[in-house]
Parts: sequence; structure tokens; C-alpha cells
Amino acid sequence: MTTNSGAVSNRGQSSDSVRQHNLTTVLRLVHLNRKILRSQLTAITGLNRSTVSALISELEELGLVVESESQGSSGVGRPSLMVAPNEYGVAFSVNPEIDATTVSVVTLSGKVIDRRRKLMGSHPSPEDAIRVSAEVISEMRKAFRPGTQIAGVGVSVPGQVRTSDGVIRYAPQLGWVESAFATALSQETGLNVFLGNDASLGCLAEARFGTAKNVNDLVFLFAGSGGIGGGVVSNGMTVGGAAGYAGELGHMKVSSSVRLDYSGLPGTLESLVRREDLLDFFKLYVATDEELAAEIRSSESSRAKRLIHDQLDSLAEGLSNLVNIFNPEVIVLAGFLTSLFEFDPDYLLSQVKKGSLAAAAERVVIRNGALGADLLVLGAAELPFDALISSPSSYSLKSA
Amino acid sequence: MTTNSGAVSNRGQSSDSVRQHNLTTVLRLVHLNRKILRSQLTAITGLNRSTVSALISELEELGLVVESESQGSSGVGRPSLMVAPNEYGVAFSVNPEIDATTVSVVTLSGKVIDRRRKLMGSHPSPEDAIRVSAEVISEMRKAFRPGTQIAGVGVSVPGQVRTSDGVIRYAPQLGWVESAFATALSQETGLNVFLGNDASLGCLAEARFGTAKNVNDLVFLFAGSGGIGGGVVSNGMTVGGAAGYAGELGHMKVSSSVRLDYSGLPGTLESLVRREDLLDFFKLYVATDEELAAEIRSSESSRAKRLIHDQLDSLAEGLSNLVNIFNPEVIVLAGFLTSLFEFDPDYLLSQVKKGSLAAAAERVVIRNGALGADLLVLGAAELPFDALISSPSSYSLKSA
DNA sequence: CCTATTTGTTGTTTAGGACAACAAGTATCG
DNA sequence: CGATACTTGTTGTCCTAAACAACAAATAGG
Repeated sequence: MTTNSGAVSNRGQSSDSVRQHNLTTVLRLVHLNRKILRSQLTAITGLNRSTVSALISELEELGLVVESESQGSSGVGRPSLMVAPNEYGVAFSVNPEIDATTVSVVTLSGKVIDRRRKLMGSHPSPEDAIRVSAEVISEMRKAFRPGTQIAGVGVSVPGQVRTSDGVIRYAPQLGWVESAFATALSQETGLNVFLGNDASLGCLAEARFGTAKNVNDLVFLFAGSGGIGGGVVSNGMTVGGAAGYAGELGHMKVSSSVRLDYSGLPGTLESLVRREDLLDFFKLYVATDEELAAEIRSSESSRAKRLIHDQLDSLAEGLSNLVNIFNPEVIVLAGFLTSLFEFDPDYLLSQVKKGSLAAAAERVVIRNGALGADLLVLGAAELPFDALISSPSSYSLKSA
Repeated sequence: MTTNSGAVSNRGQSSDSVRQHNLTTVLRLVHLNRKILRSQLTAITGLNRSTVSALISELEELGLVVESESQGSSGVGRPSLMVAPNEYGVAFSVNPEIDATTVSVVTLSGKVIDRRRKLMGSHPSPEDAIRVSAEVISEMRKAFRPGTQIAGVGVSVPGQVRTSDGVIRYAPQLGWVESAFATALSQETGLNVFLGNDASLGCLAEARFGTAKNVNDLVFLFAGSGGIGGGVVSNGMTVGGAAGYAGELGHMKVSSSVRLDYSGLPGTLESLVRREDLLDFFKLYVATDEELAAEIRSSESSRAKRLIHDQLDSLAEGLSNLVNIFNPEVIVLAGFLTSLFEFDPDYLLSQVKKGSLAAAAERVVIRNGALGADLLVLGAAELPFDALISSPSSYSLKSA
């Protein structure tokens, strides 16, 4: 009885753009599903069998997908062919951290086939990170099988990134300010370079391959040592904002506390839900998330429980706000928030519902992320893959 | 260097859907601009002159647009024809309030050509409002010029609405709970009925016809006697959430205050920024927004100024959060918030920037809404118009 | 009045998806 | 085990709708 359409693009569609759209649609489905039957492609797209056949042929000629006979029969009738991304299509994923930079190679089919972590002196500059990344990428390229095609480089940045031109505006943890990272790394490598905020990319990854697959309205909250970041998917699209800075959910003020977060704002979610507080309490120093999780899981003392519940209360206040604002289908937690949630899932959910409107919260589900250590690696690789997928026939892939 | 694409639909496109898409695109442009030159349509859509010509012919035959010679020459060359929505295309707009229900007639060209306000005993039931609305609509239809085509009815509801089937879940001000409003009113009138939250529809209206025209990332905050509602446009699309309850920005907790809002939540924006507080202070009772605005504008006493600045501070806290979350291009204020803003625009903006991340806030602009009393009327009418525009050739218009 | 410019109109071409017919391969049933 | 039903891939044809090209119409400027 009711719809809620959005203003879409003003562009008209020529027959040429239809072809592009359909190639993109098929390639995206193959990429998202890692492998998919041709019959499923026709069912999902609504296109004719013969049309899907032609589209796949074109993608095959472009070297982007491969077909194989599906093993294990699937019922009556002629078995459908299996379509999968070409394993020769890859992207680099770069993850700068405070003491190291990790470079990974991800295939279009979502496999992480190489990963090298370079330790760096404390507080490396952007230039250091760019140089090291370029070196590692160059090494890795030499090891590629001939025929490998590179879509580009995706970089996950713990800070604010202007997505239009890949400039890092401010990365508090790293102490980086105003660095034209994408341009510089692109010059060094000769590859297309794309930047994104780490939490936003984590959100993207969980929405595409993780626990929120096929979810159209999703709030993602990610807490690492550098504070709390977030990401939002609405109507199936990432909420990016005017310049790409959207999703700074950790800096949402939820209380009158004067405690400051890492960006100097008082009473925010990030200032109240703190990994450090837990580490201090458990007398842990430089613990991994797993060690902290084990400590939380085995907490018995009432003081520990109270601390954890306090943190859950603050987390719930933030999530309640986000439920009222976004009416999400799923809330996904990552980083050390997963251990908090696991400590008392029912409590968190009930507190979230208590702080939000009944209608907005009635169907919401809270889940832990499913991608673990691959979260940012897969998320960053999606940036170059997205560019490739959105114009499969004209995107210029680089050879090894 | 960087893009941020979103996962879009999985549907493929047949040549038939291309035609539909292009008809929709042209009709939407005509509707949004109220009138537009054919040459502009070709420029904006990127379609060929002859294609645009054919599309307009089809829309003209459907009775949705009219062409006329443009008066006032626009330069060298043959003058382009002016395309405008057919004035015979209309929609009803229904606005239930606590003491009255207003029904309006809006043309596809955005003119409000009739408006009738029916006073009702206090606390009318949904059934009362449905009956009265149906009666007024029936009267109005009798006065229509022959040939009038009705797209449907749009209803703005001060509460939470499940958009999928037009059920009012909870409207605190009216005291309505779980009413299948759309179905019932549709049965009474024989027209397609669409429901939306009032603030969300106000957002839609300002984004399409008001101060935020052509803005793709926008936060809208609307305060009436029943509290604070909101709406968000991201990537040019309304943020609706999983069931349509998104945008409850007034119920965002920003402080540890225990003051409750109209939905019983403590420390929320709505509980701190209150029209009633100002009315009390100025000893005004049942004042219109204009009277309150005049009082605020002429405030001289330091006590009054402090009160107003306190309200601005609270408002800024909420807006700061929204800036961090959405990185909007524009923030639009409506209802009595306009008077608060006008009292000290620079102060509000500076406080918002103080409470948010520099990058996210650097380009944000705060503006008052431009549509005044027509806000909800135009917004609600967009619901049936959207349905019509999204399938121009198959939508079943009803005659008078 | 003539030319340059822009736009609307009409007839033709073309790209690409739909459709139909047939072949290929699997499961089920007698 | 063979016949039948069913589903899918392939190939050739059809058809829709957008692009294109050529021309006519209407304006401004010299």
C-alpha cells in the first residue's frame, strides 16, 4: 500500500548503458557469492537465459570470470554451469597501523592469498607508510603468476578520509594530518589507489561477506585500540555523507560526562566504552583482543561484572540512539565490543530496547561480526573491486 | 581517485524497463522543476533529442504533462518548448492533528489548490479521522473539473508508521496505537493511500522543493508541539530503515539529564529542546509559531537570553552528533527551531562545530526550511506522486 | 535579408534483450 | 533398463527503443 522511493539519478539510459549495467549486475553477483550457478543468475536478474549466457561470455573474454561444470547434482534437469570469479583477478589491501603496515593480496573471489606485515619504527609518517607499501607491493607483484590482473589498491585508514580524492584529513592514532595518500601511493605503484575509513570498510565487508550478508539496513560498530568507529548501510547503500566522513558513530555524545574521547569530545560513546578501562582493571598491558576476551569471559568478581555492565550500559545508550535514527535490521559489533556483547547478550539487547522506541527496536538483532582478522583486508579490497565491477568492460586492469 | 559505490539492485534491465526508467526520469524532472525546457531535459538526461521528444509525447498522451511555447526568448536558435506537469493531475494530502484534520489538494505541478480544515472534538480516534477525511475528499472530488486525474492520498502522521502497509504503530500526541489507517481510508475512498511520518515527509519536501533542493546529503529537524522529529537524505535517498521508522532524531540521548521526552526516554534532544519551556517562560499559552517567534526575536532580558542559549546548546549537541554520523551538506530546521536559530545563527553553528569532528563539520550549513505551512501538505502529496512517477504508463489514476 | 545557431521532426540504423526451437543432461517411474 | 518429464545451455530470429542523420523551423545578429 505504501512505498518510499528515493530520488535517483537524473541520467537517462541508452542501450549501451543497459549493457554496462547488466554486465555489472552479473559480475557483482558472481563476486558477492564467490560462485553461483548460471540458473541462479537468470533467476535473480530476471534476464533471459540467452542474455545471461551472452553476458557471461563477455565477462569470460575480459578474463573476469570462469565457468566450470558443477559437481554434485542439484535435481532434475540438465545441470547448470558454475560461474566463479577468475582467480587471476586480484587487488592489494593496505592497512597502516601505529607500529606496522600490512599489505595483503585478495582475489576477486575473496581469498587472501598473501599477507606481509612490515614492522615500522613507532609513529611512522604517511611517507614512510607509502614507501613501505610500495616496496612490498612491488615484491609481491614479482611473485604473481603470469596473467594476473590487478584491479588496484585499497587502503583502510583509522581516521577521516576524503573519499573523492583519497586524502587523509586526520588520523589521530597515527598522528597523520592532511596527506594526499592515494595520489602518492598511486604514483609509486602505477596502480589505482582508493582510500576508506577502517570502520566503514569493515561495515562494507560484513555487509557483503560477513554476518550481515543481504541485509539492507545495518549499523556497524567497531572498537579497536584507537577508539570506536562505525559504518551504516541504508537501503543497501553505504552512508558516506557529503565528503565521506559519515559514520563517526563513536563520537556521538550520549552523556553529560566530561570525560574526553580521543578526539577531545566529552561524553561520547568512545569516551565511555573503553578498551583501556578494561585492560587497566584486569592489569593487562598490550593484550590482544583474544586475551581480553578470555579475561572478560571468565570474570567472576562482582567488581568486574559491574565494570562490564557499566560498559554495556554505555554501549546500549549509543546503540539505542542508532536504533532510533536508523531503524536497522541488524547491529553488528566488532573489535573488543564482541567480548562485551558475549558476556551478556540478553542484557545488552534489553538495554538497547529500553532506550529506544518500541517500533524502531522491535525487530533489531545484535550480532558479532564474522570476519575476524580479515575484516579490514576484505573491506579495503572491495574499493578497487567496486571500481572494476562498476565498469567491467572499460576498467583498465594492470598486469603483474 | 576514489569512489564509494553502493550495492544496488540485483535486477537486470530489459529494453522494456529502460523505457519505464526513461519515462520516470523525464516525468520526475518535470515534476521537480515544475516546468522545464525540452532542451534542458535532453541536456540533463543525456538522451537524444528525438528520444526525449518521443518520451514527452507518451507522457502527454497519458495526460501527465503539457507542452507550451516558452515566452521570453532564451538566446540564439529556435526556442525550446516548455514542458510542465498537467494541472489535471492531483493528489490529496491528509494531515491529522490533535484537534482537527486538514485535507488539501495538490497538483502535480506543486500548487495547493484547495484546503479544508475540519475541527474535531479533542482526541479523535483514527476511525473519526478516517471518516472525516473520506467525507472531505468526497466533497472535494465533486468540485473537480472534469478530466481531473487523482494519483491518490498521502497522509502525514505525527508518529511511527510502518511504510510497507501504512499501519500507524504509535502516534503519542494523538493517542493512536496500531491502526491500519491506509487500508481503511483506501476502502472508504477507493483511492491508493500512502502514509508517512510527518517529519520524514517534511524532509522530503524541503529536499525536493525547499531550501535543500539538489542536496544529496541532508539532515532535517522539525519541532512542533508534539516534540522533535527528523528526516535524513543520504546519497539522494531518504533514510527509511528496515520498516520505515528511521529518522526519530528527537529521541537521541545527548545528556545524562533525567528529564523525559514525550515517549518516556530520558536526556534526549526532545526532552531538552522544548517549545513548552519557552511558552512557559514568556507566559504564552497556545501560541502560534509566529507569536513565539516574535517573542524570541524581541527578547532582551538576560534571563530570556540564557534560556534561549541553553536551548541552542542542547540543539547543538544533537546536531553535532548528526554531523558526525551523517556528514551532511546542509542541516534544515523547521517548526519553532527556526526562531531559535534566527536568534543567534552564528552561535548555533559554532557550537555545532565545537561538538563535532572538524572534517565532518567543515562545510556544513544550517538553514531554515523554506516551505512554511505547505511543508507537510507538499510532503504528503509526494507519496502518491512518487508511486505515479515510478510507473507512469501503468499506474492507475482515478477520475474525479 | 542573409547567416549562424539551436531546436523540433521524421525516417533509418543499430544494439541488445526477448523469444522460440532444439539439443543436452539429469531424475523419476514403471 | 528404457521412457518420460524436467531443467538448462545454445542458436537463430524478432522486436523494442535509443541513436543517428537530414531537414525544417524559429531566433539573434550583422
